[in-house]
Amino acid sequence: MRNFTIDKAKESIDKVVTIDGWLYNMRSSGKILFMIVRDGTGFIQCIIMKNQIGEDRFAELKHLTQESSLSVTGSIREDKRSPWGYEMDVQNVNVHHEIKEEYPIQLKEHGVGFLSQYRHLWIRTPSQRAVLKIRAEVIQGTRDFLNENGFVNFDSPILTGSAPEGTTSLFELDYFDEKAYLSQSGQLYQEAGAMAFGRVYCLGPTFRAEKSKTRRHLTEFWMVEPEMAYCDIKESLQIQEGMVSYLINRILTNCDSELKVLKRDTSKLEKIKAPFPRVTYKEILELLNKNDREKKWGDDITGLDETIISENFEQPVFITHFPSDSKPFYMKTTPTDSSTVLGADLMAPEGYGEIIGGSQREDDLETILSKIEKAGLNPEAYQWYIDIRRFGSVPHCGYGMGIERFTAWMCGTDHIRETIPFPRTIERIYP
RNA sequence: UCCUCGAUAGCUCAAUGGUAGAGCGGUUGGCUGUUAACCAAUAGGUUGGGGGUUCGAGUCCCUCUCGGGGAGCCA
Repeated sequence: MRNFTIDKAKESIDKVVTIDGWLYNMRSSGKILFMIVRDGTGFIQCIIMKNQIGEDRFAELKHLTQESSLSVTGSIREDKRSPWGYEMDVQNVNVHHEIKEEYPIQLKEHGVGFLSQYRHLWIRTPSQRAVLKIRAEVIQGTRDFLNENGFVNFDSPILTGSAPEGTTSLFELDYFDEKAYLSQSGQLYQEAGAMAFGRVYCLGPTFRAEKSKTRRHLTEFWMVEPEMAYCDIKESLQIQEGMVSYLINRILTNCDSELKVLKRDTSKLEKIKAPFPRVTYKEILELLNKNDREKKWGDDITGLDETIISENFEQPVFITHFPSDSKPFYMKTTPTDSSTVLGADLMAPEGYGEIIGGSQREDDLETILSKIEKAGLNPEAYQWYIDIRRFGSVPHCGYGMGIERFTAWMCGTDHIRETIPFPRTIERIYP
């Protein structure tokens, strides 16, 4: 049982406490040992004097290696020489597990392939601890914001029988001699939930079998998907920018030490203030073509385009009014322009790209039927979804935000694989 | 699936076609305030697999495997 943790050092000055942790690094100087101990909540330097602990014990402890587990008892004091501000004068050390072999991960640069192979140990390092702590804050902050704004947690199933976008990007599995798929979005179920509760959200894993090999893609990632009844696209964008602003403020407030570990330039995050600019797809094409991208109507916005866009705005940007043909069947056609839909993507600055995709949903029965048919989908599999338009249909909106992409933006990491404990990519499912 | 780069000690990397090396980590010792400590000694190699060219291949060629980056793809 742990009675003390390093994050409580400030309240424990001059008290004798026991740290249950692991040895992060050690230096020796003949008659003095400097042990840096971590316990998950923080790091602290422990000072062992030879004349205090005895010559034999000193000689034994000198041979401890990185990541040995131990309990260290001593008194806490403030010390400006320590990067963490506090030190412990050690009275006693109890070693639980002395490592008999070389610890694979050193306190130096490693290649990403090597670190990924040792992800189960990599997560012990300060940088990975900071990223994953921020991820946890993003998730908790998301839940708090939504709960405070009248949303009810309403989880979508992960095993599904139908394929909203065709089967190419789905993981298929055997479900008692029937075909089933891992969910690639909880949205359609959220639409049903919104008609029951008004405002709902789900937050959970999403699976995409695409063979994407980029810094912005995982095959398993987490997404929050809020859905709101009696809501138009204008109000939806206000909620989205409200949520993003809330989360940034919360990370800056609660994760100050983690951002420091990551050397994140927080001035760029402090600048983010809603409302965010709204720019139509057509205007984005014009901007890109001014930068020699030779885009024509209907072209996708790719990774390089996202970089150009983020160079032109310090704030996140909503891109609105996408061409109908490039977007899924459930998005509502713009009433004044049948060539576009009421969908909006939010592009984060600093090259982090799309972090939110959302839309007003098609709420007219006849229109949704024709869109399902046009998309080549089987209406029978979507009967329950069509029912939402048959029984008390209302204007409604929703959006999905990628937890890892948002976390990567907050942390300033260049690849989202570090923002989830055990990333799943096309070439890696171990560990 | 395509393009591109790569694979040498546990890790990070050197080595003009001519005797395989360094730093870190490990081990042993030294040092009373170290900050990825420092100093000294020491162990550690089928140069990813297979084939070829050559008097001679880590180095050149072919092929396979694995990995990085990117494209396509991606509510």
